Amino acid sequence: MAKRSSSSTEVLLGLLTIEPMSGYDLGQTIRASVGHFWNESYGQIYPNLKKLAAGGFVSSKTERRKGKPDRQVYSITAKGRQRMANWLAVDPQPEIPRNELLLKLFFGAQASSTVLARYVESMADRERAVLGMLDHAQAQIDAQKQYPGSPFWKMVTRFGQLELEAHLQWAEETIVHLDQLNKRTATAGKRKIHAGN
Amino acid sequence: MAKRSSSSTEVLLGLLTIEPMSGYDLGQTIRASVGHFWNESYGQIYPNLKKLAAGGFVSSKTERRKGKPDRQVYSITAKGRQRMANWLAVDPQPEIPRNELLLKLFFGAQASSTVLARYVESMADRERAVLGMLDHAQAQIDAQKQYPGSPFWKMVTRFGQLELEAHLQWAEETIVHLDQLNKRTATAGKRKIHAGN
DNA sequence: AAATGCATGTAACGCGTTACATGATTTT
DNA sequence: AAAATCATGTAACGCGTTACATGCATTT
Repeated sequence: MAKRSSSSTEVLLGLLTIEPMSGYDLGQTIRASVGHFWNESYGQIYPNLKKLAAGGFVSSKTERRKGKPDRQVYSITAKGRQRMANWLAVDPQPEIPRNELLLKLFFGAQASSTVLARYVESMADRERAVLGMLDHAQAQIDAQKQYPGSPFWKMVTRFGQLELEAHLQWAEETIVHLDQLNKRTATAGKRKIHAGN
Repeated sequence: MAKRSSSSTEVLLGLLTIEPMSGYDLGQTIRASVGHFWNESYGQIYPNLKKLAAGGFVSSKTERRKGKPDRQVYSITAKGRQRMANWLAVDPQPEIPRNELLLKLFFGAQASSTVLARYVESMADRERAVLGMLDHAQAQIDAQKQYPGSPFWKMVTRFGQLELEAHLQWAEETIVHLDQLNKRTATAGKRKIHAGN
């Protein structure tokens, strides 16, 4: 069976190169940093951390804190860094797309244009929010003094910005088209009623 | 447990509204029509067709042809069309992104810029090819006389065009940045060697 | 003679989400 | 008093891919 290699463990290793963290922290950090192009659920994070620890790629120590619950803090090991380097040297596999909005639009002749326009609008709303966060992130990277990762972080946020701007432009156009279709079928309906009576 | 609803059956139903087809045909048609935003493997298509038939959403008849192997040809039923309409009336769920290229770039400080540039190049090559197919598809939709689905097909291909153009623009920029980083670390390396000797 | 395409399927496997469980603390 | 957040996990489930199996026809 082919390597599926799904990078769910490597995102953990990668973030641990920046700073030792707990599973919970990793979840939060993923959302905040790579969230716009990668996500990971806790049902994935905790078991994978255990596997990484069992393989010697990370080490863990229990941190006790008065009042607050204990946390398991993980650090990457030399072996873990090596694994990270190996992973980085392998060609990334292209993602297989699955866009349900586009699928429904493709079959849009069987649906209400008004409803479809709503779908496009709410997608645009969602993406506008993400774009705002990316702009903010971009500004922050520029403001804070250079980390070794800074140029790369800029590249990935730039990707998001360009992609989302393209989506938003498309959404604008598409809503206009859908409205026009709606008007046309509405007047066609009226005409039919007139002809029928 | 929440509805996962993954639309794998609906894409089959949807294409069968256009024309009765076999499982094999559906696989080919998916690749050719919605392939740039939706994919489906045969290991998914055949079992799902059986389920749809068992539920009365499609009917099947065996087609015997001299020389060639038999084919099961599926047609959508009234019940199937109703199911399609219901599905279209439900909000599409936003896709969760998983872009491995961006993930590797994000951790690019630990990798070779030359290698990363190669990754970006090959992604651009792949997407340029898809863009070419989309341009061709767009032209075909314009050329052939209006189907009820035509305006919607144009919307989804337009989405792909805008998105891919954004990606390609980003790829150009990014390769330049990566080359600059590469030069800088190369000269920094030289300087070190000079200083050391 | 070998490889590719047509055509239909099944089995195994793993990835990933969702739901559930627990319990303490902080905020509303 | 209730809700949300911190914090860590496990179990169940289903989705989807990959690999395998079969066999005939056509192409190289």
